Amino acid sequence: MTKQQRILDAAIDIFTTRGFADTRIDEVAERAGVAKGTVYLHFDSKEALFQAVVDNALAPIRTALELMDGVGHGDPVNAESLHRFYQSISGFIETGVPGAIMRLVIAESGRFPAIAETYYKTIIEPGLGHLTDILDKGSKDGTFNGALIRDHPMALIAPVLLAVLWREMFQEIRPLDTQKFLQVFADMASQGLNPQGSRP
Amino acid sequence: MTKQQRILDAAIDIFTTRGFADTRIDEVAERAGVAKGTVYLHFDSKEALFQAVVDNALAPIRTALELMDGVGHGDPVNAESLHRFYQSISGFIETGVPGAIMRLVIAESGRFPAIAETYYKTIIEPGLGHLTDILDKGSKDGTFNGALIRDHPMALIAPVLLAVLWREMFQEIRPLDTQKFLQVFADMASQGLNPQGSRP
DNA sequence: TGAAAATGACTGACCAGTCAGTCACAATAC
DNA sequence: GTATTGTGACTGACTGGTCAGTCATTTTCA
Repeated sequence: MTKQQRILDAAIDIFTTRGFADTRIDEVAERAGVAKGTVYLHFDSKEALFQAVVDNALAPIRTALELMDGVGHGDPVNAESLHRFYQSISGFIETGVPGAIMRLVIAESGRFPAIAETYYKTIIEPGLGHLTDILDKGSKDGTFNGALIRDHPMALIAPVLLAVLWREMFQEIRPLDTQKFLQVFADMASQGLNPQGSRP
Repeated sequence: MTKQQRILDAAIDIFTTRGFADTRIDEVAERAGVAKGTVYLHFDSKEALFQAVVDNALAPIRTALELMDGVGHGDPVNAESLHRFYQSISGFIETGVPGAIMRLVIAESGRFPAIAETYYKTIIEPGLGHLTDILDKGSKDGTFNGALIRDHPMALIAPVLLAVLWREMFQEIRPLDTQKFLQVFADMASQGLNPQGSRP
């Protein structure tokens, strides 16, 4: 593993637990097993390191999303797709990986507007695209009543956001079974979007 | 207005924009129009000031929730209640008040676990209670198929969380009409919970 | 041997928290 | 009514410690 990667790995841990302002470059260097000066050979400044850390941390999430594009490719798209979407996400949430980085992005998005944008383009937009696909294809074969929600696919991302942040903040106070929660939500949503159930 | 309140008002602005670590007591004092030493006459430390600021900032949100308890009291509880719940929340979200404090709480909940707990007890728990009421009463008169979601009322909080954070982070990148979004969600949810629409 | 990489002591800016001193006003004395 | 004394809220210069970023020196390696 390159020194640069070791520095990034050390930095993500400390940035996510302490936040930007409270992270000391000395500590990053120590954890990475290099001297402080070495950090500055690879990154121009603390801010540059932070940007690199966020970009680096978003990579596995992007990969996970890309893999999901493959899931059910060519299969019929319907309520089952929605269930599968949440299913594959819930395992990932439980690793804790997306929670830490999401909290960091939320925390620092005021100081670094650029990372909010990166996060949107990397995670939110592809996620919305995936959901819109499910909704559109589901609508075509009459499974979904997509019109209601066509312009608000983020309604289906909302429970993911909640599950991630709940785990991060309230898990000790009131535990939430991520997988069960998302499945209950998927039930509610797919039934709510089902034209069978529409009212006058 | 007392000096203590002036200090709190100054501090909430600066804490929410800069976060805990980057907030300087000098700046809080200057904005409050007092000397730095005066801040320490009213608060033992920067941390104590921060705790007080969060408690103080949660007050109007708690008030808004308590007012909502009145809304529809005695009325039939059903899909309309859900719509009214989101309706009264969306106006509040658009003030920007809950967004700033929510971001601060998320950002600092790692360093100050106590504020995550305060937030849960003050905002989340009452909100869940309100929703559980709506669901329970709605179930009794057969309006809702509450069984599915009875143990996961946070499914109905999820869109609120998303709307608040979206406004805080992505409003410039992709605007979201909070009220419309919540109404669409309410449609989906109430229909999804309606026994009329249940499938085999 | 010489260039590139790595080091860590050092510097200067920054800031939480302190505390000796001020002063507007209240209480008391005459 | 006026002078004297007392009070404590308020001030802001100061201290001690911290930390991002630098750079002269050392180490590595081809």
